[in-house]
Amino acid sequence: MSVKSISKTMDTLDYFLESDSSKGISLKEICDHLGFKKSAAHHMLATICDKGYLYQDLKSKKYFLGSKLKKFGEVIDLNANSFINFADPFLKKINDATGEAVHLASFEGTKLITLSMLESTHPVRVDHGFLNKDNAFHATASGKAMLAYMSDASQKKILKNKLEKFTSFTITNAKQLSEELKKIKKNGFSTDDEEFQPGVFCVGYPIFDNENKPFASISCSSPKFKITSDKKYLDKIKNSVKFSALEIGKYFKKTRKKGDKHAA
Amino acid sequence: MSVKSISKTMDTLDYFLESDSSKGISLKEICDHLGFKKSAAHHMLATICDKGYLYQDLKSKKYFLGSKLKKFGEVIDLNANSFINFADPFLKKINDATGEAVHLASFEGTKLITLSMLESTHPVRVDHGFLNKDNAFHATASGKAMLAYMSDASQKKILKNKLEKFTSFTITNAKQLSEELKKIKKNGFSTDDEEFQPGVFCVGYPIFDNENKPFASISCSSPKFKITSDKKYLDKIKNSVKFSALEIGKYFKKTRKKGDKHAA
DNA sequence: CTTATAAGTTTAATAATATTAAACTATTAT
DNA sequence: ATAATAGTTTAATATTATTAAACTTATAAG
Repeated sequence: MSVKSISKTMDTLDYFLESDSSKGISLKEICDHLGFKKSAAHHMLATICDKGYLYQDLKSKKYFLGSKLKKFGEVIDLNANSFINFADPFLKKINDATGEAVHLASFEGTKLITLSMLESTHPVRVDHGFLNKDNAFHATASGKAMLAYMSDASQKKILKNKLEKFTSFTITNAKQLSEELKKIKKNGFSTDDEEFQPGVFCVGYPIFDNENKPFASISCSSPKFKITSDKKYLDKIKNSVKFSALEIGKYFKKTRKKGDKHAA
Repeated sequence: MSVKSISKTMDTLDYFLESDSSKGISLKEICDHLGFKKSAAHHMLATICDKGYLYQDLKSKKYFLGSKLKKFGEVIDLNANSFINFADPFLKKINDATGEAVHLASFEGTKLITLSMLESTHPVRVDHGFLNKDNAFHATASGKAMLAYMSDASQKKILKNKLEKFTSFTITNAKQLSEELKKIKKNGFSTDDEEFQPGVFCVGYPIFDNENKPFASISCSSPKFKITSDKKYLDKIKNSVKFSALEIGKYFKKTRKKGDKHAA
């Protein structure tokens, strides 16, 4: 079961994140964009404001993000940020070498999330921005790289929903996916051959924690035609991504004690 | 009206902020601390996780703060943080001169909020930590300093609730408060003579924005007995706080264009 | 290895709540 | 001064969240 008023509340907060909320957002705008009745939305917003997550300007009546939300960022940084900061120069290395988009991914529960990314520097760019979603593991190089090395129990939980078909190349068959994951463990890296976005080919490498469990991955995305037309290009990407993945993994093992929780 | 499930959701998120959530928090702990039934809490948490604000570790089943929450901090920083960063050295100046606790306050809607604070360096310390609450304006030096210079309309909105009595000295009479605010405008600063916490005396100065509206304030809190026993001590504090308040105000006028929203 | 205990999950009935439309107020524009 | 628009409040009721109980899973004890 899902609690509707909570769901609507978080859609509202998400809207403050997506749009420019620096000048405030009106009740009407929230209703228009999210399809709420103004009366219900007003009750909802009053509750959110009461808790300090938003506030309403006394004069303009517009809503703003409350400073309380800033505290979450501080706590999360405390928990996990050093890893992202360390990883960034290694992502940059791949980006410099290839010019292609580079993503640092991890997972939270069953969701594949993007922790950090660098955009392509080429005129013909491919990009999938920041991800925070269920049901993308099977269709992305980042996701498959982690999935392949996970325990069966974890794999099962992540894959319990129907495998969504993003493109005609997305693997939606459980057996076929299982074969693919075996192949990944053999090769040490994963690929995404237009399985998530048409025309986009990705290479992914897992990053292991101090218990040798995969907890993050790096991927590099390039236009498919480049891979097809120049066989050496793929090798270049693979080497670059592999190197960085290994380096980040080394750092991780050095800095974390066994059993440390590494929330992303 | 207030929406109960939203309220409970935010109490839950608050709990992740207050307690050490770096090792995760179990469903049971959440229920025990907040008085929820496990079944209802489970439905709630499932919804929150679905939206990416929390996530549940696949193995331990414990809940963690989702990285999505970090993004709010980034957006809020973008909007307003430069002001806090600029103000901090001026708070430090007061703290160095007096050794007493110093607070930078502002308001969000009708809530008095603490943006930044420095603790007392004396063995006998007074402190009220971070505030984020309605109904504290009339009882604090920070609150009264801003309240005194606000428009009547804004004053009225903030004071529409019954004036809460925090100590025997708290002003809870509207007429009396109105007189007090007049006095503050005459003197240019506010005081809190054990009106919020017994034994604590505070001095507050307002900070004005580019439209000469009060939007923040600084206060310095010291044990009452020090003020009583040494008349010069109060002057020292007043001078120090006044200086910093004026300096921060100057910076604000320089850096903001007319009409800029200065969300705290 | 078996049993017991505790924590988490799911279900479906129903008690409680959020939603709604409509009336009202306040603000802004004409 | 009037109209129009946005925001707020209310109270009836349809919808939804809550509940207890059954169930599953994981962990601890015997």
